[in-house]
Amino acid sequence: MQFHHDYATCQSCAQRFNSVFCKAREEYVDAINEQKICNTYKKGQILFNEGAYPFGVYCINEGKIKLSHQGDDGKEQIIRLLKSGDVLGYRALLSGDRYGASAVALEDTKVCFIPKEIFVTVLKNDTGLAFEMMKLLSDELHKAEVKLTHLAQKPIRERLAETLLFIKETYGFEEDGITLNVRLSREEIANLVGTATESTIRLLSDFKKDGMVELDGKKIKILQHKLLLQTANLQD
Amino acid sequence: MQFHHDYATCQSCAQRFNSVFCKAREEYVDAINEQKICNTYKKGQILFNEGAYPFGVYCINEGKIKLSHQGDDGKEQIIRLLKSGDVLGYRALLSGDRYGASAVALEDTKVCFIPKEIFVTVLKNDTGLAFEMMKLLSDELHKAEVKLTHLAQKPIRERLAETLLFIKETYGFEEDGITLNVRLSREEIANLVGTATESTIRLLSDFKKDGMVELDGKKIKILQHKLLLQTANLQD
DNA sequence: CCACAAACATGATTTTTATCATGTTTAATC
DNA sequence: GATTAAACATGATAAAAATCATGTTTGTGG
Repeated sequence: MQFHHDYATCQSCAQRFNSVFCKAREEYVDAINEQKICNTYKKGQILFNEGAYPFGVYCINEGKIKLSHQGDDGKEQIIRLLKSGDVLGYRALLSGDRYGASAVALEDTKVCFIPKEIFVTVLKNDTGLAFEMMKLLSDELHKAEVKLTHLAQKPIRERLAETLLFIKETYGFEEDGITLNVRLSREEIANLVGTATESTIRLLSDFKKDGMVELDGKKIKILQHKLLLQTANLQD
Repeated sequence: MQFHHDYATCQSCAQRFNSVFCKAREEYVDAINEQKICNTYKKGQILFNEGAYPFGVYCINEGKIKLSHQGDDGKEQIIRLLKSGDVLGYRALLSGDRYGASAVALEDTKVCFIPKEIFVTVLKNDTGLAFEMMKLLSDELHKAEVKLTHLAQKPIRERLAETLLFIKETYGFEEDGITLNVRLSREEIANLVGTATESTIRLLSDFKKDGMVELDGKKIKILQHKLLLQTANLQD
């Protein structure tokens, strides 16, 4: 366990209006603030494990987290990438279920834990939050269904291009405006695309040859955004 | 458009306690009952189309419906199978989005349409319903994420076995206790599995040779449930 | 009952993708 | 800064799956 310390208050949190709690009533934000437990996770540390029971939800103050599902043969499938302002752990809580996926920090990450009881109480009393929650769930469901279709119908080349664009959408670029603002291993990218690591490495090399990306270790620079969109068979 | 007629009332509906409305308060069930519009759809008829705007949700009184997503090349991907008591159309409504999928009747189906306004009003005022809704969304999200992982990691043979078991879970058997209680074309099964129609046909033949299933036109009989579970690489 | 289209079936072939094998580079640790 | 494991890279091969081709069956409307 880590040393507990607060990132100021929920009321003044930089992510307050950037999260699902954006429309929560002041009094409830106060209530959550009093019960929250702040924590820091180092890169690679686990927030929770698939199969464990949820005791609350986690709100990311700063950092990046991957949510991954374990396939029957133990192979990782990354199902979501999370960033500052994102909340995680709500799916299992609302289903009354165990966690369906594990959460691992992709870099040093500041997180606030909101205990189940207060979260549910606020959800019961604040219609605005409940609707935001339903919207969040609906959006995630939609994304999952679209991904499902692409996984079933698109070749790997297109899926990789799409994944690179998805990473860009999620984490954006560094100051230079072209380097993806996250470091993922080739294996992690493969587990996001749903393919073998070697295939991902090979195709990234192809993309480089085609001048679409530049590779520098784990740094990936997007050189030809339009061409990548085209390769993914998507319209902007 | 079809002739409008009521299937008795929501209060006395056979599906009332079998749906997401199971915990809705009596007064709200009354309110929904007054606004609902009942309808019958013939096999193959479309309830709504991907890309259209939602004006309410649909509640199935009796029948079967497929929800399918159109891939970029026009190929159908079936993302959900729905039965009596199931509600559809809520995802887009809660996202504030257009429909992400089309709904088509798999057989003659009786459906009640609940206009957006009354649905949202009830959802705002009935915490029990709101929580049931969140649970439904969470459960669907979980299913989608598991399916995603299997689609990415399992070979087609396992996915087909899994799909047959899924169909059985959803629609059950006919009176004989072994025939799947729905008629799907090979193409539809393929679009559920996420594969080519020919591959599905071939593997169904294999399953027949292995004595796992019996095929009689669109009738599929499950002969060896255990073996099918094993083929799907699942534990019961 | 016949005509005809759609669905089903199966073999042959090609394409896609995973796996295996083997180096090379990179990065972490002492 | 040498050691060593992990990650990256790439070629060769095998396996999986899609596509193409061609019949056959089934079901439907006249």
